[in-house]
Amino acid sequence: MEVRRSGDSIIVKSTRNEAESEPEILAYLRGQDDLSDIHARLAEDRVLSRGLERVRGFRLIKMPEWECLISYVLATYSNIPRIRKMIDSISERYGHRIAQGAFSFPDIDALRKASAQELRACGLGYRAEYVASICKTLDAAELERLSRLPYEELRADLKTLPGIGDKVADCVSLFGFGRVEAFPVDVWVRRALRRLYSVTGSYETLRCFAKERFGPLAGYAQEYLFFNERVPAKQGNCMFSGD
DNA sequence: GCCCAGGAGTGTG
DNA sequence: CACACTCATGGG
Repeated sequence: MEVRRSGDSIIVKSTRNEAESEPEILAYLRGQDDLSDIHARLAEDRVLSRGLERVRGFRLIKMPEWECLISYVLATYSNIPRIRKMIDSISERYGHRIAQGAFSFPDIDALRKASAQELRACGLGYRAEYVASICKTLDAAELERLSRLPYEELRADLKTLPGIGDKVADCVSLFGFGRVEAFPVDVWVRRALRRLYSVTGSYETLRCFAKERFGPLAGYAQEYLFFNERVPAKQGNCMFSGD
């Protein structure tokens, strides 16, 4: 096991052989969440209760708000290897070195100094304009104001920023601002809802379904549904549809 | 070379 | 509101 700090969260990684199909990150540690209580509540859901054993110990990550916001803007219409590369690239250029070959994520003021053209050179593509624009209209005071808003107002305000739509607004609300009631819907969650709950429809439709079904723990339900759908389960070790 | 990615913005029916 | 199209580029 390898433990490292990332902002105010602690990430626990597996150092076992890569051959296993287990996820690289075993657990997201966020001390204040009572996992036994969360699992007990989610176990009331007939579908989730079947898969809770598989996600024992999983905690939602609490990323720094700013790092989370930009990271998810970069993640739009991209893939994991490239997202990692984009983040590494802007960190090297605009962050500060925290160890040999390791750079911090650039803060707002540092990133604001970069032009859209320079950001494009980091491989951000059309996302460069989004990041540059967000840097202009956002500062520490605004982030502080956002952090005090209730979830619905927070996601609405986030959505006014360029490059932030429904999905990114919910990811930032959940992983950055720690709003556990947020329920980001991506292709995997959409797939899980159709397969396990026979629910389809618009983003708003699925979001409302989750709000009613999972309430204030929708974020944890989302993470478990996502993992269950994304990572192939061994036979007899996943959630099954139907009752 | 070809296809598409953990979406968002814009325009149209 | 529901689609369709475009966005810029690297990775599989």
